[in-house]
Amino acid sequence: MLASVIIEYSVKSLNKVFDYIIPNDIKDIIKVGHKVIVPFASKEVEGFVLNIHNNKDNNIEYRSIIKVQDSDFYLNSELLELGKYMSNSLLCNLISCYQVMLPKALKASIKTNINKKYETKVSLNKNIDISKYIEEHKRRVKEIEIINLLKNNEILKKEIACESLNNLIKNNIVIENKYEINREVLIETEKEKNIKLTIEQEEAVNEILNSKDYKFLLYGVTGSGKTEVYIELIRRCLKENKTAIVLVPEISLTPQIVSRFKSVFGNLVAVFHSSLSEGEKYDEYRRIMKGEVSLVVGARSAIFSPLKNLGLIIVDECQSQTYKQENTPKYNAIDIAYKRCEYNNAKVVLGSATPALEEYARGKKGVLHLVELTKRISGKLPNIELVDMEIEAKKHNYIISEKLDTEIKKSLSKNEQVILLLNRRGYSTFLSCTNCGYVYKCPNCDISLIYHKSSNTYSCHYCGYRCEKSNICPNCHEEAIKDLGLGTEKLESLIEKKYNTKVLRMDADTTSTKNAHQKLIKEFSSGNYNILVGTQMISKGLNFENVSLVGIINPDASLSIPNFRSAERTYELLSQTAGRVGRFDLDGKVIIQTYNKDNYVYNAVLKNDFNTFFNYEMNIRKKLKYPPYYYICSILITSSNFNTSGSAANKIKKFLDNNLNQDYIVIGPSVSSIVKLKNKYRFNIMIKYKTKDNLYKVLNELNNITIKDVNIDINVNI
DNA sequence: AACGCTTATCAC
DNA sequence: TGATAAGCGTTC
Repeated sequence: MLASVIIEYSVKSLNKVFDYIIPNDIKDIIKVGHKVIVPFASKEVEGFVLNIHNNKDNNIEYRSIIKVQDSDFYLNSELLELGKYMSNSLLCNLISCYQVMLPKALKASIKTNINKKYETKVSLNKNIDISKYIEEHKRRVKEIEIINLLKNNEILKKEIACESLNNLIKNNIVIENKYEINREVLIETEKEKNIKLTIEQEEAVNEILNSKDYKFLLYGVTGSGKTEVYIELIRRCLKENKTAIVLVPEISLTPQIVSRFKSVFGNLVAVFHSSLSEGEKYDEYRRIMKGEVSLVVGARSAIFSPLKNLGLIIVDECQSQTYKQENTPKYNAIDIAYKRCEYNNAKVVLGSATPALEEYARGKKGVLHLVELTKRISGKLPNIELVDMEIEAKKHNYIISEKLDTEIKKSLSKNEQVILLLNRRGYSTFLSCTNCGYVYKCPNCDISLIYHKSSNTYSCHYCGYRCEKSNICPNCHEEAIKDLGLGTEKLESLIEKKYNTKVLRMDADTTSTKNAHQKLIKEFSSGNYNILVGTQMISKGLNFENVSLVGIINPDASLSIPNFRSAERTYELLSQTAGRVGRFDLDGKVIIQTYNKDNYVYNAVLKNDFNTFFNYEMNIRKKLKYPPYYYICSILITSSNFNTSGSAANKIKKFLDNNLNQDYIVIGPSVSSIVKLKNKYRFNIMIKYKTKDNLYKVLNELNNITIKDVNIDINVNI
């Protein structure tokens, strides 16, 4: 018998199976999906068994499988199939698809060493006549004490560890028993109040359950109570003995929603937290494999949870970019959700207050079954105002407008809380010499360095480069470097001075340590601080009862990012942030400061009018042939030499033009918006397409082309 | 990816 | 001429 094995290395030339002889001693154990160790060239490597067969090729000298790593663990047939689907649709190596499904401890890699955790208990050896021993050693009081203690008990070894115990073990009177245990994962839960669904929520639940469709878009304004709908759907799903997955954008950003699931479903929930240790993830995964778990809550990769009898997948905040993985395999968890639901005959519910344009368009078209929640539980919508910063600038108010200033003071005087959004971390946004105009750039990237006051360094947000602060210009050697532009650090200190109050800052810099996120949220909700300054991470999921004002400092920056989705992302950011206010009894106010007060994005946010925004933006997308009217594939060409990269890009463009017909629109090559990143020069080619039949054939051919010193990275359906 | 094997390159 | 670097092909 032979086993076809795909091995751990993710390289083009090894994107195939190698056959191995199954030795007799594991013939009865081994099955498809197992992780095995095999000899490969002069090394031992790990891989997964994809097939067991009898087709011997006499030209090949087969070697034998060394061992099955863990007979309890295997990729089930659904995941095996899913991996093949991913590999085909994402144009990537098969092994990388299997690896991405698994916690580190279970990935195929001979190097990983994350083990099961055990505890040792001790008990009396029942096969030995103990009375004889007691008779012979009457004077060993301590030992007899232990024997008595163990008479009807098994006890944790560490609780009674001592020399006497060791002696008993040595004499085979007491035996040790090892038990596999789970590392305990603690999640704070609040007592769940008995929730009663509103009529609207009840109707949404019924519509989803009673429909024959399987893909749903639950479109509910912020604060309309989507979570209650999720919980009810899950409850009903579990009642039928099925299991469910809930995807959230990032666990650390949504601790509240996670704790609610945990408090309702208790031990049936496994949570995949980014701050779990690899050992803890391993244990949670094994709990799922053993069938101890009915509900998995987690970020993107939780979509691969090996739940049996899957009945429901919920994707919360489905517009979130975090559902698309940025590195290979560049899968979209929503696509995987669809696939898994087809396989399991289950339902997918995408939930959002601000769905991605494509998703909403599919909802309207009926590709997704659209279910709406239109009423806010509190019955209130935030009162949103635009402030024209051009006028303010004339009054020399560059950061805080008069209007925002009065409102902040008003809120503070009533002892209510304020949230200020500035989507830029650090102190300054760029560093420039006031003498010669030189701008500090990262040595590895074509990006301005950013001053961080807390660490007193200049740092690059793209490659992580850091250097010490220096006021001397490297160009003209004058002491004239000035930090310009506004980041959260600078805003924090400005606000602190201006209002003479404590300010809490929440951005990637203050939340890098374990659980820092939750600590900050706690700090703010306990009322120790009046003002919270933060980046987009404060825009989602936070529920603070006492917040009456949200100020959005510089949304224009987000709007001017060179990406066809920047308008929609800005709309989302603003309306989500605005939704932080007025969730409870307080009336809320939202102030948006802009230099583009006539922009359609702001005006739609102002009126809370997603539909107007949607129609306007769809029109633009149609004219410019962007999604959802066309799919987009982007090809990134990188090399450490600018010209090599550019000429490779031209070659690829020619290849595409020669092989794709006129239905495919090939744009570029053009220099990427960040020309140089991590010392690589970047060019882009974009393909707009409606059908993928011929495209995939051509892209697969492109995938087999190698150009020296050049990396070609294909990203389908971005 | 990692290894062994062959071939190119360079100072002497 | 040898010693090292670079290129190439193989892995069940």
